[in-house]
Amino acid sequence: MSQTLPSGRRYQPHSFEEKWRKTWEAEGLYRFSERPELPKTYALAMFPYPSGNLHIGHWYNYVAPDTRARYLRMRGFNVLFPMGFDAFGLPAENAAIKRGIDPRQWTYDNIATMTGQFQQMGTMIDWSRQFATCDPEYYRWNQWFFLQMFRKGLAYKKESLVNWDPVDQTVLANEQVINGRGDRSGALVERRKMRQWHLKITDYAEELLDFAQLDLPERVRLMQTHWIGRSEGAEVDFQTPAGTVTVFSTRPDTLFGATFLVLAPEHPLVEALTAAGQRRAVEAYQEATSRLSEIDRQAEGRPKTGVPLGSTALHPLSAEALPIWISDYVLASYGSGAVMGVPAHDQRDLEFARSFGLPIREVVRGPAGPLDTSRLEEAYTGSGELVNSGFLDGLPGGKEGIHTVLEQLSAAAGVRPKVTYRLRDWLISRQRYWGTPIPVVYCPSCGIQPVPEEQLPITLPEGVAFLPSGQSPLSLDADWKRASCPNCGGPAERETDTMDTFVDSSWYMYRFLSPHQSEAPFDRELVHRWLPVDVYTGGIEHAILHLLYSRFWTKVMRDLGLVDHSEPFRSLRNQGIVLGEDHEKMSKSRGNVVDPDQLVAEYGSDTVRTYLMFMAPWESGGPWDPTGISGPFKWLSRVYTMLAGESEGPEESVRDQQLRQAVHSTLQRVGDQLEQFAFNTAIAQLMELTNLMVKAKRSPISAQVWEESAQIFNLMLAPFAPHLAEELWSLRGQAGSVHLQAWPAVDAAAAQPDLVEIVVQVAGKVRGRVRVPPDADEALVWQEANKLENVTRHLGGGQVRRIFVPGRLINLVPLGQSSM
RNA sequence: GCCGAAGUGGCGGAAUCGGUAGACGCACUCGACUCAAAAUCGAGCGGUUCACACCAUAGGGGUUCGAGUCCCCUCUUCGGCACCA
Repeated sequence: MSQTLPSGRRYQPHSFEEKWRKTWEAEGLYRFSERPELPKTYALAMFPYPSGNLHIGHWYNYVAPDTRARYLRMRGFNVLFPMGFDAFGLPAENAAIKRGIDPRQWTYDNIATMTGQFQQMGTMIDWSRQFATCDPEYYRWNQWFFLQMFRKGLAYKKESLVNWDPVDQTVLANEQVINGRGDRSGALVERRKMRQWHLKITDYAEELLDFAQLDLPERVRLMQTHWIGRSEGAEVDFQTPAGTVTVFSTRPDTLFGATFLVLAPEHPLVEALTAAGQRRAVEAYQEATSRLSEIDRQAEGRPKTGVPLGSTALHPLSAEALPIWISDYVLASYGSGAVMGVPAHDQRDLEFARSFGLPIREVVRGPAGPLDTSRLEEAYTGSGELVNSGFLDGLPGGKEGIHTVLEQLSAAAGVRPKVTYRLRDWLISRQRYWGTPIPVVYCPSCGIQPVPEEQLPITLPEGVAFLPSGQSPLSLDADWKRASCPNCGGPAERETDTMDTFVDSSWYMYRFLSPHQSEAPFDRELVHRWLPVDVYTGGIEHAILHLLYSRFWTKVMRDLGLVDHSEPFRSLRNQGIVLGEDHEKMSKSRGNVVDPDQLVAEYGSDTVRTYLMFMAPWESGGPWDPTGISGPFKWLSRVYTMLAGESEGPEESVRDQQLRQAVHSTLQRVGDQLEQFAFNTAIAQLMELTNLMVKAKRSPISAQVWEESAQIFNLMLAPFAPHLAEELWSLRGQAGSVHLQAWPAVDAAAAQPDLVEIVVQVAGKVRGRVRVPPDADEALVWQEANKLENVTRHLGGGQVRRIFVPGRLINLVPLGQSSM
């Protein structure tokens, strides 16, 4: 490093960063206190899982919101910017299985390490509010919420086909299965029939589609909308020997085109509808289906398979007898688990019909004329006139005409409008140890009994056995399992499943207001004042999972009378991901991981902070460039010398007015850009101003203007490089902390340049520039433009059409010249 | 397959409303300082060209006085969904 500057004037972050962090801590600079006289803002960044070490992605996620929170604080807001740990989950348990470490110990050790690393970041997080979701004082409220939901029928146990992850040895929610694989383990999930606890998120499906109170990035909104998957259509009843089979269809207009019914292999009426001669085939098919993994079942271009049951259903309008089949393309968990087969107008039904030689009947006549049903390859799903449809003939068929047709149909028996959602109820049971015990006991005589609230929390037992078999340690702990029935007092057994960890994160934002509250999950008065979160930041990977669940949770809390709003957040911003040097996702196996501790040791915290915000737009992220970090380091070094050192070098020609103009327009822009999360361009603006100020310092600038510039620069630097800004503030002899100062006010008049450059175009091509006052009118610009030889030459005399954009350009288009 | 986003120098990226394409930074080149190097400071840096000028924002068309920005088609990359009736 440089030896040419005396050490007192060289930027040596290690000589002061630690010192300032200790001072801030000692003075409680970031201790949150409610200031009712100020406007409030709640800035929340998704809390991390305590995996062991803080990685560069954590820095990326937290440094930018911290910078923005610091800015808002200087702008006079009462800012809450808390942090905690999402501390339940499998890695702790896996460490226990592999290395015999207590999950509790492992987790709290990691939290201690990571909070230590967090300190280095120099954030304004108030650590006195920190909590972990594995604290019994926290998860007891998960149990409490569960009991409230149980009471309202929103938490219930049902048997259904669930996703079983054979590696993590637990069931998973639908949202945790990506392309048929467990989101954590990557293992192919299996279908298993199990009795499991669910939360009734489907009760809120319609309301969750309403985003009026929530400013989400468009793609997140779309993802949630698709996930909820609202479909309008109708339910149609078909009478069978075993009772009514109800089907759901989005195209009830094609009812007369139905030539068969298909049930899911798991449909409850299958057994009753199976003819004796078909029993073997049907059971074999059910057996084969149950063995298929999700991936196999969904494989692309898989030929349609199925088995007829040997019985028929009565078409409600035509009274025809339709054969009933089962096939795995019909899902038990959607709609009613049964469909009417309309092969002419549904591609799947067509493929099925052609596989088994079932009749195909056209009922929608498209513009292309009648369908050749004998060799139809593609079902016609467009609109047209209904044909072969009895009393519906002549009505408009297709999605658009559906309401007209439904009106006619609803008079008929067994047809009624129906809205169906793709969203399934949230399966929260997990066959694991390190989570919230579900507060329920099983009594041989009274059945399922909720644990009385006064017995909460049901804490996790210690010193249990962790077996690699994946069996839940809770089910192996006979002592823990033993309980008495709250109803009859007789012996009973505890539920040994624990809750999905997404329960923990569904309401943690409420807990930060009163993290140590022991009477209730949160202080309702404080929550009333501080929620919803104003700006929530986090990764796109939670677009559906966590965000949908926490929206649901808030609506439930509202209906329980706990809160008076319907959304936990007002707005959401997604940060991007820092990729490795090789443009790939960072991973230990790829060896492209960047270690923030090492970077801090080399460059100091402020440089790491600044580079992360400068390297790319925060919301897009990008590859790590190991040489790029020298840019921000050099910049901060220049800033240091500029504000703390003596000026040197030749005189330049920066004038007072020019400097003030640059300072105040930068001030305006940096503020605007921080509000828009444009951290990279905000820093670019500051770098640009630095370049000018370094020159100005060697110019005959008045001491007063220089002082004003230095002061404003120092304040603007504070949110980005908090340590350096504080050091400079102190070196410059200013009192107090720079972080307690107000953001400087823009002098709008000074920010206005005295002359602006106007581009002179001839026929759309730039031929010159003129410098005029910003408010110059067309006549003046035209007059100035005519003085430019290059312009007049290209104009060549004659009539000219002028297009004038004030402050920007003048385009001179010679008339009479054919531009064609 | 369906839905969505994005393609700008060697690299990361700038560019309010349709108005100077390439801000800021990295890398690179030259110069100053140095015995030398590093650091620092100064200058240059899309392509063709001596220059005038021309070409250039994935490719092709269009609208416009003017298009990275708007419209249509194509290609590529990334993300989501994936037999949801």
